[in-house]
Amino acid sequence: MDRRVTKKDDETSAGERPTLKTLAFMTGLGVTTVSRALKDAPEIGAETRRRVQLVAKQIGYRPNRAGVRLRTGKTNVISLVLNTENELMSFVSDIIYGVTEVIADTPYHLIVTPYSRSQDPLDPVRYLVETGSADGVIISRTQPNDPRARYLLERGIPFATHGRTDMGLVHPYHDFDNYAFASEAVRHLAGLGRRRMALLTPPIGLTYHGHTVNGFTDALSEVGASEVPFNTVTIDHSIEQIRMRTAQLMQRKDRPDGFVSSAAAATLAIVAGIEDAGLKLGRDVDVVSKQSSELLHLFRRELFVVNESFRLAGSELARAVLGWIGGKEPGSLQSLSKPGEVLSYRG
Amino acid sequence: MDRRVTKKDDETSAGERPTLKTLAFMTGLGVTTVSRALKDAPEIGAETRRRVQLVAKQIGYRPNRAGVRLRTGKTNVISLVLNTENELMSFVSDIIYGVTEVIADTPYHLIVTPYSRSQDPLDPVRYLVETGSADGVIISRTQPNDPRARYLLERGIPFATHGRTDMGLVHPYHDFDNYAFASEAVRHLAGLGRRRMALLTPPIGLTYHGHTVNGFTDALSEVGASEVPFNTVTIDHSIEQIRMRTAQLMQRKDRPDGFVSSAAAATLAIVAGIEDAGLKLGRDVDVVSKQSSELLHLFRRELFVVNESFRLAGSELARAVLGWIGGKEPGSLQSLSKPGEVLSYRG
DNA sequence: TTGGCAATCTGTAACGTTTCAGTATACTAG
DNA sequence: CTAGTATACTGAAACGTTACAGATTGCCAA
Repeated sequence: MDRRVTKKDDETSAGERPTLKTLAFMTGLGVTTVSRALKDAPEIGAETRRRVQLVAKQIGYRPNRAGVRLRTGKTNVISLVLNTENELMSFVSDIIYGVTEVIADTPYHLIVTPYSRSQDPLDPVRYLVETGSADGVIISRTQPNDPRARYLLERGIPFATHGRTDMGLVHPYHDFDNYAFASEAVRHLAGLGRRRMALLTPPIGLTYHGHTVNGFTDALSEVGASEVPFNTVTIDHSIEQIRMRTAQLMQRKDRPDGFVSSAAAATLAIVAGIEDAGLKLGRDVDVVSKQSSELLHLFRRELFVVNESFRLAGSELARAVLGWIGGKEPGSLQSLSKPGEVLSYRG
Repeated sequence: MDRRVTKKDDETSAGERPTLKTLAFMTGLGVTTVSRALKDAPEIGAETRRRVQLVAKQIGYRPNRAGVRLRTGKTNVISLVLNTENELMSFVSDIIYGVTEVIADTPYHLIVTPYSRSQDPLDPVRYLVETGSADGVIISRTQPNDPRARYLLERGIPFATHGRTDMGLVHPYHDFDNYAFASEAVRHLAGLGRRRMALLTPPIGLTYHGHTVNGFTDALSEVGASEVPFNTVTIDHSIEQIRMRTAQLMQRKDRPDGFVSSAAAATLAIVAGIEDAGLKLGRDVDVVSKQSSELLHLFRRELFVVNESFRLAGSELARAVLGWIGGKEPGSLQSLSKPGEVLSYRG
């Protein structure tokens, strides 16, 4: 007689990780019953349900992710898709914290899926979908006509974008109101008597580039100030390039007397460029900048800042994706964060 | 006759994701043979092997992670364990990029496992191990006697630490030579004629706190300079606290004329504090700081900086963990990164 | 010819879960 | 007293993979 020892007949008791079989053995029930009892299925007796759940809690049962995933296709994974070259440093760290904060008491794990400049941004998303690696996706650097959003929408994969699209398609997003930021900034500069303003824009092609530019130009005409073109460079460019371009710009006689900057690191470069040109911040020129960590006021107290919280963005994006996965209407999972006041630290 | 349609008898051909069964059907081989052929098992004929691999490539076969994981326990996941409150911003972003760079052409995914100040740092690690969620773990904020390292070592889970331990146990690590940094910094300040130096240390309890302090004090006695105690605050403290303490310190008559700072953000605060006290950087006091992004020179060109690359750390840590998983000796997977020169931007 | 063995290939079971199609029991309606 | 039905539970199959224990074939030595 063949008497190989299989797992079937032996200890359901050892120091191994408990499974449904363990629970079934301990409660004297079938595996099926245990499974259903744990998820509050209706056809399980109230007492049985409680008993199973109690035992499960006692022995610290945790469903095996691979088992669930294999059987159901549910991965319990959210993927954050990031560009490894162009994301802002603070963005990455804060958005991750924001996301993890929200998924902390869910079964979800966060995986980071990177792509580099050379790659098609669609690549990582395609990979995720083709390999079924995530239940939901968060993408950044959103474009008005975003192939990734379109692709995910076509496949029915829940996702949320940091930034809006403009394709007539509805999907969850979180965005900062950069139109409001730019126009507030311009109004603030105008209030200081500045009349000739330059804008350091977000990367061309991203949706919020347009928002920012529109807010800027609309407010310019509202306050009757004029624009000094500064479009050879964006916040994606290197510190050194921005610095150099700023210095060049400030050496011209028709130089701006006000700057609006879309990112903190870029603002350091702008200020350096201004000073390279022998001019003084607060006297010859004023700068309003967005920042995500409250550090710029230490750099030069003459700077004006508007705060944007990427941690909030991360939380909102996670909430949105989870909401969609959970069956909510995509259209109800959109949020826009309004900028606070323009803050000053002088004096 | 029972003629339910099961998956067994039908299409292995549809638009679904290909599995081993698909490949088996296409090649006319058994599932087992296909499985072995794909992993270059020895008992598969050379031609068969090539044929299977060709077909697999053609139809874009990718092993189902859940299947592999369920069967073998291998998750193909590396987890980065992060403190959501105290990590440096640049650290998080750069280390993630460093890690992803290395695992990009492996089957590994990176998951971020967070924990907060209130929690026991062991919690997330315990979770990972108990749920078998990762093949390897990367931990930061390493302590001389690190319970996490001990725990992982006991369970035989491959890991690497950012920073060394001091428990007489051998495990992979990557570290920056903070002893060298601090002592070089002191020597540099001494070279500028500074005689009374203060050190803004890393968080107390972390291994590199000790390295930094030792490098600092050893070099002090080497150059015959003296220490001005500045230990009410560390780089973990808030910007405002560091600034306030620095200002207080600089108002005393026995104030330091040189600072060594272990982090860039903290350096901003130190400089602010110095200036709050009405003193001038480069004249009354000099500061040498570590930084991980090259931004400090824009802040004040009088600053002296030493660069530490967290991206490199991430890559090295990933390489170390993968190496251990791959069977290399833990002791051979340790690396120490030497600081470059103290850089100056004045002039 | 026969036995042995190397070279290739294959079926089955198992990992832990959920779903499908039941089964057993007790209760209700007629 | 029977048939129908609601309640509570259960075994088997399947998800995709790998490991184990064969099975088949051909070749060579004796």
